[in-house]
Amino acid sequence: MARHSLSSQGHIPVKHALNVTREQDFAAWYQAVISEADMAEESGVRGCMVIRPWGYGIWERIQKLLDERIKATGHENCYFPLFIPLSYFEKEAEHVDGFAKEMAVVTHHRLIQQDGKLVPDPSAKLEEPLVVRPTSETVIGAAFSRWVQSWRDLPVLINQWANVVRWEMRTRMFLRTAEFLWQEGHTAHATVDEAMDETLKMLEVYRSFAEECIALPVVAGEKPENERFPGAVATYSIEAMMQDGKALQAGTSHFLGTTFSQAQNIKFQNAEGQQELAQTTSWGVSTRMIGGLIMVHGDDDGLRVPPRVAPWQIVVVPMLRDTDEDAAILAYCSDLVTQLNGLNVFREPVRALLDRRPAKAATKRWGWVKKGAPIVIEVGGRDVAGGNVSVIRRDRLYRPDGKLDSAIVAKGDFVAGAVATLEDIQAALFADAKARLDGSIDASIGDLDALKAYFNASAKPGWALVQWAKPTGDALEKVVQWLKGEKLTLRNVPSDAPAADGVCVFTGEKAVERVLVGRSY
RNA sequence: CGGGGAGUAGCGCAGUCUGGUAGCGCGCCUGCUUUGGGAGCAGGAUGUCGCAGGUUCGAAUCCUGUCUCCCCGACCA
Repeated sequence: MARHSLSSQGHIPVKHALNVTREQDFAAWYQAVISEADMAEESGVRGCMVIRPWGYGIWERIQKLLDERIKATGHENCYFPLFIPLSYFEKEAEHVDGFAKEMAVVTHHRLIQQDGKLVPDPSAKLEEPLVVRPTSETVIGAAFSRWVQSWRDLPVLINQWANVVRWEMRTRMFLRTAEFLWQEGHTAHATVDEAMDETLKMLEVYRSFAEECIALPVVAGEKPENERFPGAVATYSIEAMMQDGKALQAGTSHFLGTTFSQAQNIKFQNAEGQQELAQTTSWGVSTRMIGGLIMVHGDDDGLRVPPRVAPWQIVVVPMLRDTDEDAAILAYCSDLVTQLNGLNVFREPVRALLDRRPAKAATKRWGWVKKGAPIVIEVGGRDVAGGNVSVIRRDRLYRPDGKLDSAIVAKGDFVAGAVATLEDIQAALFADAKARLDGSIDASIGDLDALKAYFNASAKPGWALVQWAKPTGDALEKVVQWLKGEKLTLRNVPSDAPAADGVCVFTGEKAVERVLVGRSY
């Protein structure tokens, strides 16, 4: 199998590390990145993946940075059980409707041997089946009902990092897996205003986290009625645009009103002595974010990880030759890594690694390129002699002539500039993605024919921001069905969109707001 | 869950129609020669042919069931 693919950059052929390009087959490219970057692999269990160290390392970075922000906004972490009694779901009809078809259920607690096979023991059937949590509103709501008695107990602001299971019909690594990792925040408040403030505050935490840490530009806004979380009064999302123009919902924040406090009896006595239902919220970000990172920042040489979430920001590859010179090269590299790890970037210590593995330098270099380490340093005998290092920036891999751009820099100069370089890479990845997003939203479409034409004009059409009358119920269903025929969905109503000043693209009525339309994952 | 495709060495595949004791490329291991950009030569190791039954003297191959993956659809906080 060819190790390199050829594609053209201008008319100069460039060798690439992956054997499929984004242009050739985006879906195959996505899987190639995951596999070649050692991020994750199939597990043998339907829809479930093994997350390998490089993929999990990125998740740990996401956890750390997001967790800081969740705590900085007054939330505390806790942990609830994986299993939820079936009866908890029966209390909220809309919620169970939304999840019933995709729940994993535990019915027995013992196995027995039967004809040489292990089977569930019929005598060990559970009195009440347990559902493997698809989300924890119900079990956390039950706890809230115990914790909340008085208005003085509010607000309750908690979060948990957990795994959840949804038996999806069709799964894709990181984007939609049967089991996935996430954080789910759950809060209870005395008033609607407070709960709405919370919902929007966390939406903003997600927006700033995605943009600042993952360099993932997003559009924050409210989801239309048909896209709401089961049981929610209002659902908000951040939507990211992948390189194929499709939308990915990268985080959601829900105002749940009293749906769950009614079902779970979360009541408090207010200052006037009357019983009141609490107003609750929930919000989550999952490992899907990593899928978004891949599809926004990846290129034909693999992943490009923004420095803030890169497990290793700078990887030093010594060029060893099994000679006496090796010891000096390793000592030189070791000193370099020590110096780098003493620096701070983004208010954290720099994460630099000396790759001592007994493999060829070229193999290691391409391995790190495919993993997307932001900076790869190579050090050979000549560098040591001259006091230099060879620097590869992952965001600028090739020179205009198509050759790998490996710059020879004095070691001291590299160390002195390392922090600025990492900051620059972070900013460059964001700027690229932001320009692509902003340049791929057409806000000028005024009728259905034009909308249809826009999405049929190109293989990667991006999104359309259209004016609409915000229909509800059957009228909305009609719109949704028409969009479905075009393989389109309503994404959200961007919070920062200009006010409507025209007519609804779907109904011709006076428009009340602007909504994003696009294909989605 | 419906339609289509596929599971054979770590990876990618041939062999299956026509049953006869498993092969190719890459990778891997060893040695030698190389060495500033994914090296060359030589030698070598690695398989209950997805799993479970069945037919047969004999099954990767035929039959039945089942699991998993990929594509399209339906579904999808």
